Amino acid sequence: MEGYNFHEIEAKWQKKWEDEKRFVVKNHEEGKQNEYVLIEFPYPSGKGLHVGHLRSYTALDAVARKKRLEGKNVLFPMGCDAFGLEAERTAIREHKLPQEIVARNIATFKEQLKQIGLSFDWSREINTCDPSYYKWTQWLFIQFFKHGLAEKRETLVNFCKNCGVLANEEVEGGKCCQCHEEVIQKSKSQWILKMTEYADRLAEDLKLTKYQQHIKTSQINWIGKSEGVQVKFQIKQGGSFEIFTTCIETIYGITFMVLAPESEIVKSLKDKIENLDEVNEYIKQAAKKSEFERQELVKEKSGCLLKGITAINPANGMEVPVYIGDFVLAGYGTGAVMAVPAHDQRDYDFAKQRKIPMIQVIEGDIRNGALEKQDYLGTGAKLINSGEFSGLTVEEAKQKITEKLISLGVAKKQVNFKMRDWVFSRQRYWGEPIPMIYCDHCGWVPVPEDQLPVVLPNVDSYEPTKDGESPLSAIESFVKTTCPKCGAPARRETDTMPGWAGSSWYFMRYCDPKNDKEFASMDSLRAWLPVNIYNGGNEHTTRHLLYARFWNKFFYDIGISPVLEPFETRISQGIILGSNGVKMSKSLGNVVDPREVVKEYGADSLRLWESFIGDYSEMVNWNDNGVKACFKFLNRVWAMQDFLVDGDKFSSELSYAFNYAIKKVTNDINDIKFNTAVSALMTLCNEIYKNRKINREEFKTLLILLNPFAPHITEELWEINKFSPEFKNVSWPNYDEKALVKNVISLPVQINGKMRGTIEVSPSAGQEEILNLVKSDSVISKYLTEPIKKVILVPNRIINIIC
RNA sequence: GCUGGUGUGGCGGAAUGGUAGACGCAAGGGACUUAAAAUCCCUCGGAGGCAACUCCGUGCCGGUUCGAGUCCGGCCACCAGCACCA
Repeated sequence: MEGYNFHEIEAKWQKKWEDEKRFVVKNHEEGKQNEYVLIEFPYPSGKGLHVGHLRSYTALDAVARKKRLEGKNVLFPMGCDAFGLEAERTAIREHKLPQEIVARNIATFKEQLKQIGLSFDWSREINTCDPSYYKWTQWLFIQFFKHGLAEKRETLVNFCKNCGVLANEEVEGGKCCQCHEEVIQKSKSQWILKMTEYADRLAEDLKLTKYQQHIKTSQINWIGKSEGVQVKFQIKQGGSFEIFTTCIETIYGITFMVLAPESEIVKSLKDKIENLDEVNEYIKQAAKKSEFERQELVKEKSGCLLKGITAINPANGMEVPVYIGDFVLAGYGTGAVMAVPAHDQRDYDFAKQRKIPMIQVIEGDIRNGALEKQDYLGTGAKLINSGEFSGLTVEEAKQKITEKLISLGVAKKQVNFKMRDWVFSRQRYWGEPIPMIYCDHCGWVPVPEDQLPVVLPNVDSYEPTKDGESPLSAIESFVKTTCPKCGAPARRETDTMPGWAGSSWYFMRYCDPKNDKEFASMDSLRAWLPVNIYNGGNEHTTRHLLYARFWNKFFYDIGISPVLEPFETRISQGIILGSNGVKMSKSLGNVVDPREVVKEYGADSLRLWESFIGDYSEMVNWNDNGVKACFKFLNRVWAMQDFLVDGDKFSSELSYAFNYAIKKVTNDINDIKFNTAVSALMTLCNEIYKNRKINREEFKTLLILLNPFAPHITEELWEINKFSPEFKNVSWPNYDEKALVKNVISLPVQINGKMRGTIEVSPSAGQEEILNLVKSDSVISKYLTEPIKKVILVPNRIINIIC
């Protein structure tokens, strides 16, 4: 027997799979059920992949390979999300064009992936920055526009001096999530997608999916639905404004109101405010503050009284002062709040600071702080100091007060969402141009479909501009055009789309990647959607998942997607840290390059260790010795050929071990428990070594079970031992439940709940028989005392004797 | 602060409420070898004991149960996400 020469074997099989197009899949395959296995496509960064990145690829490759062996027609595609800031920033740093950087990175990425023998269908590869792809991203944007879900709106936006305008979702702790620069607020006319119109359904339809509960919860929290009442307050000096509250029962406790400094209401009150200079100064300061600073001041809530302005509480006619304060957000609710210091801690702090009186309206103790809704809801607490509503429970009052205000015509029930509309414009070069044209006569007009894509022009200078305008705006030849409607001279939109655009629908394009008539045909989408198993990073379980679900839901509404929810299940991998427990990074010198590992131990050993390293969803530390251990294991499998004997069914010696392994590996792969699947294979291998003998049928079974994790060595062993049929035609083994029943089991015995030993017994033995065996066991019996009060026998598991 | 998650040997980790530590790493001992590597065998949670064996042990404190790593209540620590959401 020759040694295990993984270099030769792996190169041979990778070439063979590619030559015979083993993993290229058709949308329809006679007699086969379709299965869609998807991994988030990456942005291929210039640093190349490290072993941590491969975890999800090797894991889902195992899933895909197993499903193929089970006779499924499996779509397992891969592509690149190449638009976005990272490519642009690398390009700027290296003084190259993003186009060049991306092409170079993709080549490295593919080379690395191909070395480990992943079974992607590369014929369906896509790339979001390819015009043949973003043509359809643009087309889809136009559908949003045509259905009134995209519009240009003046909004306060997060502005980063390096990266331009950011979506709320891209601001992390008041800083830019890309470059960590402080984010400031700026007013700008932006394209937005009205995602809030789908907020309710995005939360509601989670019940159609099988996501893990924590993923559903994080989506629901992000959407942040709250039901309440919107109430109109008259300003004594003229005018009015509206507030939103979820605690209408506390309306008699209002002692002041607070408006967001940026709100329109404040502007409209300008000529009535007596301390206008002071107010203007406050507004100026607030605008300069980043969200981060605002939050830093959490203990010291800032605000400024609007002198000469009072609001009238519609419930009791009481006049209260009005403040502006930057803890009130213009972007949420109506940008104005009613303040009830007795029942809201934030208002309580604000009132204490400024010696504003409090009115307690719900019974309880407010000496040490506000009695908030979480304190009184559901406790049966009653209202006080609330006019005709005093004496009602909170729950009754909520309803009665709402009814009264509605009948007075000053209120309506309202549902608010924390989730905001999606700011979809970027003043950046490296993105899909937004396919819109502005005409002085016709307003915004979409680029006609037959003129798509609006190609991103090649330019010499694409750096972000200092004033925050798109670099494209400086290119006259791009900007100047004519109106598609009236033919008059017109100007193109120069903003581009955010990085999230192309990734919001890529999983649909895989179904029909070459289609130049449609973004994807309904037939192909019906064939594959919903994605059966979708794997991605934890960091994407809110944003990306929500965006993709939103796009799909809209597509469903306009009849271009066949499903309400695009992803059936969602799983995410834990990251692999360096061996020192810190995130792998070049500067820390703890990066492990898969190419080095492959060179030393081979792709199969690497793949096996990626699966065995630990629980898939947990964070783990890399350990070089693990690869060595897996290499050792594969060598043991290879050397097993020495034990090979004839035989076309499981031998009595190994029947139990094999049936158990089949069951365990099958279930564990289904349950995303790759580490225990591999350990079951190792256990099986140990059993075979103890037996010193393995027949052909048994060896074949072992190879099939191991194949999803170590595809090269298993196909090679299959071939050199001339097993039949050809490996590509074999099917996943079934186990025999009957073979898992043992004649004699070792039954644990507890006396008074303490483990005292085991007895050998038939699984069908009754209580009497077992008790007699226990009594005759010299070790266990000495713990027994008469009388026996109670016996708990769990057949096949345990007996507990109470005496 | 809120939400979610996690806490088990020297390490990575196993355990449908039923023998805690599967599988593997590291370590120690042995066999083979001139030697090393590779391979194979043995030991390997802690304390005590010559031994048979005994007691303790899954972050901490309680509870439910014949029986708790697992369920419940209350803490502590760490990780991640969110950030004044009215």
